Amino acid sequence: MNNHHRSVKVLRRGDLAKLTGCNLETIRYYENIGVMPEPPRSSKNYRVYDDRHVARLRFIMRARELGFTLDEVRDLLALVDGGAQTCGEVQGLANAHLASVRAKIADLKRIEHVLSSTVAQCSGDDVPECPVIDALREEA
Amino acid sequence: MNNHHRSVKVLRRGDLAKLTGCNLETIRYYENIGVMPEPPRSSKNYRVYDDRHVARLRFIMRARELGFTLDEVRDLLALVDGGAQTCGEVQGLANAHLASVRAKIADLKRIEHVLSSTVAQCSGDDVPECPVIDALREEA
DNA sequence: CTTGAGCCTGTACCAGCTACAGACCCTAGA
DNA sequence: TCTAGGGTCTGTAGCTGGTACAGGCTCAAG
Repeated sequence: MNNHHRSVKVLRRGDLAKLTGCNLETIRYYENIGVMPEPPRSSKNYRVYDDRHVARLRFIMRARELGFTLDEVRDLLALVDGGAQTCGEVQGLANAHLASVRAKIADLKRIEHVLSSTVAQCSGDDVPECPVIDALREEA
Repeated sequence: MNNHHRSVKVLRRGDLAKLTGCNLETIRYYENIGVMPEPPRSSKNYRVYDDRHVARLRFIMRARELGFTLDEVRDLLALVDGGAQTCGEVQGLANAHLASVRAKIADLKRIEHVLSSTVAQCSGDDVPECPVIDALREEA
């Protein structure tokens, strides 16, 4: 109860980082590239954040966890900020992203298949002959 | 049959690029970072390649297609160049890489699951309420 | 003899951060 | 009151795996 002469505790960059788990420098980076808004500054030029910044950063971090690129995040935020976003528009972006996620999975599965079946042929012994090396050397 | 007064046609950087499908600039990049050896130079300072360079570059490209990082490629090449590589050593590297591929697949599948089940709840309509946006806003 | 293609070099750029140097600023302890 | 330590500010460099371009040289064909 000692903050009645300290006004409401303001959030500085480090506080925002701790609250969200975001790296301190990343916050500034997001501001530079325009996905986080420029916050107001204190008299000593410190960035001052509030609840909406916390929510915004969490939104961004969740989108990143879902593999959205920062460009896609910008698009999502533009829709949300526009206020008039529609479910259809968002669904469009999400579906496009989903397609690219599925493409990556397919690529990796192909790689996984080749690698695992090749490694399975390895003797694992102390000999120079190795199916993995052979596969990499193979004449196409 | 007009090359008997031209000696054997030498491979220059562009030829190597065409033969392998590798980007011209990437060849120089691989040389800079030490995965391709510095080739001999012609009198006019042009790089001169031979069959072993072609094989080397193909090896690198196949390893990259299998998702090996350039660091891992360097390790593979060091083993091969050492001449005394053993199947066991190569298998070790390949298994480590396989594990990271599988980890990536698991990550992407988790993402795919979250995304697809969320998108499936979308009405797709011209309304502002959207399950995707809700998921991104969600208080953890 | 000119024009175009190829090669040479160094350097800048992309995503998506991360980290560091060199200034400030502020608070707590001696 | 001084000082040590933390925090913050700015700009900039580094990472991976390339890609691309400018400005200069060389070479062959027309």
